[in-house]
Amino acid sequence: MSDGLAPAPLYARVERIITGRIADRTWPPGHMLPSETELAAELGVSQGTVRRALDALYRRHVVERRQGRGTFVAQHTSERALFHFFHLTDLDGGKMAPTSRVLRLAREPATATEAQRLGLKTGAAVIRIVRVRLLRGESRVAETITLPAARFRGFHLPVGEEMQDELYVHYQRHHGVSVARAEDALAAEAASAEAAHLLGVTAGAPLLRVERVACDLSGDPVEWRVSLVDTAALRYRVLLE
Amino acid sequence: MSDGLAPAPLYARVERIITGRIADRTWPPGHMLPSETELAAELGVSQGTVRRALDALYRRHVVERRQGRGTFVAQHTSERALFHFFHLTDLDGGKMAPTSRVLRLAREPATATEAQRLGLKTGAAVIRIVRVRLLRGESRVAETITLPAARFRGFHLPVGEEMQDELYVHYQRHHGVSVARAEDALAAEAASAEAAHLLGVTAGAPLLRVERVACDLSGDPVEWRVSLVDTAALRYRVLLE
DNA sequence: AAGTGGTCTAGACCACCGT
DNA sequence: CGGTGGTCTAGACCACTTT
Repeated sequence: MSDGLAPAPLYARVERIITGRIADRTWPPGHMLPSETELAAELGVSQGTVRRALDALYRRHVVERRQGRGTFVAQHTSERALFHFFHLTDLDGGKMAPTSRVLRLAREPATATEAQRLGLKTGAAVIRIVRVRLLRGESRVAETITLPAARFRGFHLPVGEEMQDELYVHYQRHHGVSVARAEDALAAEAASAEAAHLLGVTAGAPLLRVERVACDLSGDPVEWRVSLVDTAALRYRVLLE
Repeated sequence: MSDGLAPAPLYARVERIITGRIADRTWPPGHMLPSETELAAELGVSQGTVRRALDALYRRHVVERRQGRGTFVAQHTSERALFHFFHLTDLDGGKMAPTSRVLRLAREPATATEAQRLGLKTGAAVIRIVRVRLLRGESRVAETITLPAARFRGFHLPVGEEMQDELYVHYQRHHGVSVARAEDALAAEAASAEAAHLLGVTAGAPLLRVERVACDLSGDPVEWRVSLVDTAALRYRVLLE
């Protein structure tokens, strides 16, 4: 519980302790946490203080709580990934579940940009994935994804075939990597020849470019992706409040 | 405190009561609320329950709380508007305060689209504003804003001159309209001749199109805007968590 | 019936702000 | 100093889930 500087409130320290145990997989995804009473006794604080910390983690989607059952480390499900990390809808705001087709998957040295975004040294090994995502059966998104190879040993995906699009579930299940936070940076750009070919649009057509850095619970970057979206029939939606 | 259906938790009812008094301007922006103790006594609940409601309102930016001073109805400041409702940054994520120049301001009948977005009848009177927003002195955003005239009587802005860009502050100060929530829908599109002219790009250049509906505390739409952004040197940033 | 989270209360004590 | 919000505790009672 050493803190270096200012003495943080108790509930904040409790929150960090619990977060730490989740991040280091003492309590892996899906695991049931000790009850509020047990945690309070173990940490030497009142139940109310533990509750306050757990409520904060619940609001951040780090744990799930169900009355009568217990508190569980949040697991990525397709629904959760879709809801929190997929912001494309049809023109009326209707949700759609995408599928995807991997075109290329290789282990290669990182470019300067990739290394910078992922906090690696240039030339460090990365997994690079090129894929197309389909919405209502149509190719709408061309995507390049870069992963630090050190955290994704033995990474593989079926290449060439259409599959359910559950990459974050895959990261968690097969590599113990839970995406907790991401930042998207959006711009408009003209379609390159390749992008145009992949998406079935004319070269030079306006595309939405989405660059994302995704981080785990500890705040370390674990994924860098560039998505090119044909927004003829799609919208990227953002709620501000 | 009548509730029609299920008996909501006390703290939720307290939250709604307080929200109501803010929405109907019993407590206008900047006003100091009664202390937790007073509210608890008035509403016949414990201080802890009032606190829980106020904490929720604080997280939603509806009130501001300062230790030793009191709880105040949130006021739109340029900083808050910039932080919550302005998502454009430079390429490195650096924040910038925009200025703006109004090109046209008129009271006109609503188009079908405008009426639909604002929950009005087609042909209802709206204020329509066309303006350009400048970042670091360069025209980067061309914007059309539509307001329901009924809620913005006597609306005026200086036309033609460069000014501080504080529209939401203006709505609140001069028309008692507080924007509490907004939804943006983004797409890429090719620049029209007018947009190209306003932004100093070539016609057909890719622009980021941002459509926004902004709502007040009661959830009623109060503004509809379409922004066309030259993203050559800008990014629209979104934090997901 | 036993165990879990969810709500609500009452009260102590601290930190901060204004006068 | 008195008043405000911020933290922390202790305990009662309820609603839900599982055995």
